[in-house]
Amino acid sequence: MLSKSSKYALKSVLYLAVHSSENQRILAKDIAKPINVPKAYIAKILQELAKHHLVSSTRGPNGGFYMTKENKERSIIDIVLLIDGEYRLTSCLLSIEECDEDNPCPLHKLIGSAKINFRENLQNTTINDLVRDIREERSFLPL
Amino acid sequence: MLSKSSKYALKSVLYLAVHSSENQRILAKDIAKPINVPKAYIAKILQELAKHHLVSSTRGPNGGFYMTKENKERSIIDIVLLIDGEYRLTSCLLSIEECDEDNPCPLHKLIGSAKINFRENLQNTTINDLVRDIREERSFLPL
DNA sequence: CTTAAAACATGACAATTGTCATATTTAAGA
DNA sequence: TCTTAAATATGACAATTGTCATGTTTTAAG
Repeated sequence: MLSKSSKYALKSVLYLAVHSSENQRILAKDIAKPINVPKAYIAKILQELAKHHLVSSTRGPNGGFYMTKENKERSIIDIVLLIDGEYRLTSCLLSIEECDEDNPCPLHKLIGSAKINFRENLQNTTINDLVRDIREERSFLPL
Repeated sequence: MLSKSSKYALKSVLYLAVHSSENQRILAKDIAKPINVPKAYIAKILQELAKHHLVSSTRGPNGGFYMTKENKERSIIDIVLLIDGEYRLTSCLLSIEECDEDNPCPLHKLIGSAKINFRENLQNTTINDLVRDIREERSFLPL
C-alpha cells in the first residue's frame, strides 16, 4: 500500500514536526535512531524531502533538519505522492487501467469506496493535525 | 496492496473459472495471452496454485489446468494468503507492530475500518461469486 | 581565513520480487 | 510399448527497491 520509503518519510517528518523548530535543528543520525531506520537511508530520504521543501535544512555547524510553520501546514499526501507517486495510491486492485465504476473489474466492489476515502483522508490531513493527535495522546509515534 | 503475483494469480483463477471445466482443460500458454502475463511466469504461479489445490491440473497430452466445482467454492482470500501472506493484507500503514485500536499510530484513523472490511470482503467472497458477476455483466474480466 | 560540522550528491551493494529457460516427470494415444 | 504433449521442478537472470559508504559543498565560529 505504501512503500517502505514512504513510511520512513512519514515517520521522520512526524518526528521532526514534534521535536524540531527553526532554532532547534536535528541531525539525520539523531532521527535515525528513535524511528528505527538506517542512518544513511533516512538521510537520503530527508534530502529528497528537503529538495522539495517538505522539510527544511541548513548545512554546516549547528545545522540539521527542522520544520517551519509552513512545512507543518502541508498535507501528508504531498509526502506520499513525492515518494510513491499517484499510481500506487489509486490504481485498481488488479492493476487494470480501464477499471472504474462503469467498467469495474471483478474485485472492484470488494474495495468499494475505501480507496477513494483513504486518499481523501490523506489529502485533508496536515502534519499539524497529526502532531496535535500525538500531543493529545490520541495517537502514538513509536520507535 | 496486492503483489503483482497475487494479481496474476487472481486473474488466471478467474479466467480458468470462467472458461475451463473438468473436461475442458486449458494450457498455461493459452491463459498467458488473454490475461496479458508472461507465459513462463504464469506457469509458475499456476503450479503453486495447483500444489495447494486452488486449481486442478493434469499432465500429459490433452492435459492442462482447470477448476472443479470444489475449486470454485474456495474463497478468494485463499489465493491472496497463499501468494502474499497475512502480513501484507493486514499490517499497519506505517508497519508498526504494536499499532491497534487502543494504541493507534498517527495514520491509523485515516484508514479507519477500511482494511478490516476489505479483508472480510475477500474472505466472504468465493470464486463462484465473482464468476456470477462476470456472467451477468456486473463486472468485467479484461485482457 | 581557516577549520570543522553538517547537509548534499553520487554511486556501489544487497535483498526482494518478477521474468524466463531448461530439464524431468507424467499420462494419453497410436 | 513408444512417442509426444503436457505439467512440474529447478534455477538462472533482470529489475526494482532498499541499504550503506564515500567524497563534495556549504556555513558557522574561532
